[in-house]
Amino acid sequence: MKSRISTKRLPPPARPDDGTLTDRAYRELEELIVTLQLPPGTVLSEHTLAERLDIGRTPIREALQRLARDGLVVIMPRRGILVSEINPRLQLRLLEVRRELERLMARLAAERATAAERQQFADVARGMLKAATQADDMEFMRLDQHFNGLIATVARNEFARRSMGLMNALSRRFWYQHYQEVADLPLAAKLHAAVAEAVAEGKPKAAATASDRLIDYIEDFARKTLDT
Amino acid sequence: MKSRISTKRLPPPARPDDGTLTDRAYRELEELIVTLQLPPGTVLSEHTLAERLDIGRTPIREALQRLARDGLVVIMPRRGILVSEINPRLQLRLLEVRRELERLMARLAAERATAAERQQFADVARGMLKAATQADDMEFMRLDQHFNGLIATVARNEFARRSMGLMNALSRRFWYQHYQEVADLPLAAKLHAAVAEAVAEGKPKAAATASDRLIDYIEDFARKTLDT
DNA sequence: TTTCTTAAGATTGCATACAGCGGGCGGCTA
DNA sequence: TAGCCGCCCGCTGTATGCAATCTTAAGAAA
Repeated sequence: MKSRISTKRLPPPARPDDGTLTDRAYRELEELIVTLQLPPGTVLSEHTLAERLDIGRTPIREALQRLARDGLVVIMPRRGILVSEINPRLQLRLLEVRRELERLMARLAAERATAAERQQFADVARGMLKAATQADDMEFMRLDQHFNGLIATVARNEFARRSMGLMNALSRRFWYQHYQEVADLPLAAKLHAAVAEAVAEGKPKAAATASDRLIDYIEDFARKTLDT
Repeated sequence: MKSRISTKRLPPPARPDDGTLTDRAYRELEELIVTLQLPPGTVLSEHTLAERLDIGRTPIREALQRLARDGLVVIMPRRGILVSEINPRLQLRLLEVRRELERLMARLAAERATAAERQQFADVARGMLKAATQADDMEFMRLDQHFNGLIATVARNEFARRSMGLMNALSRRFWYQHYQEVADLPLAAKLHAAVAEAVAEGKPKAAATASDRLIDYIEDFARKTLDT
């Protein structure tokens, strides 16, 4: 104790990032890929990315291995790194799994949420509907990500959370690419809100069926992109 | 072509391993942990493991990050690496997710299996029952692993496969630790065989309910270990 | 012109050096 | 003797060098 004036608490200031360089590289690359700033088909190299992000090859390499696990890139040994293609068929297979996991998580969340958490779900539901009436795409996507994190937390199952982690980035990228063409934002918001409300009210069965309706819609959405 | 005598094709010979050193390190460490040769609570260091497996730190490090994703080790930043504890509660939460994924995969496999694949399932079913009557633990575990790989392949869904990959090692380790005390091998074999048969006969609904019965048993198994 | 050979360039796989952080241990103080 | 302070050591996080391999393109041979 005594006089600890302006010492020791200096490191935090210059930190737009957080955690290790590997984490930072992972987050930045994921964002670049999901938002299509690095479009599917792009060929990368560890060296190039290291220069671009101004860090060494090691963190880049580790981040790329995680991205490969998430299906966002394909590592071609001694050839290079390829940003994976977006494939509606793949997306439909992904939804087969998401349907089961989301239903499970919705049910568990409805069973296990605390009062404070229920309130948060109620807030999300309201926010979603509001964003839809205002046609606010970005706010909707922000709330969607918040909702995903929330339900994964409240379901209190780290395995469901980790499994969803494998698919979230791919789902987001798909939505990001196609929502302008074929998405029905008000409907999407309504279906999301229905899940959130069922969780908020602690109704497991209702949450499960609402989740299925939501995935029905997303599957429809994916199928529509097959035609175009 | 022409005379390429004893050149160029020498590397393969000395290879009990396969693929990169990272893959080898991953497989060897996973085996050591799952078979409890590295018991829960063991503290490791990258340096120690590098010496033990006689490879550099880089592949070890990469393998450890994968093992951390699988939940087999916990990386404590700048402190060391801890072989994770075995926790029946955790196992029950894992089974919440496995139940959904296994049911899905059983259904999909029953729908999508080719004739040759159906035959393989029939073979597994027969092998399981035989192993049980002979009380052949090792053969049972071998067939179980084969069955898991088979169903993940035949379901033709890489996301289900990858999600299961996150849990398989933990499940195997749990079984490995406790099966001698509380397992009912004939029952386990019968329940496995029921799933395999339903897939072999192309009955999706039957496969799904058989899968649920199997997970019911495994959950029972996990719960029994809570008492001891 | 076509095809085979070979050489150069690029990229990852892997090893290793270095620095910072954190904990444990010994010594100092009361 | 008990408690606190500071040093030392081990560990990971990171950068970087080297080597093996794969692609590609140019040149030679048919």
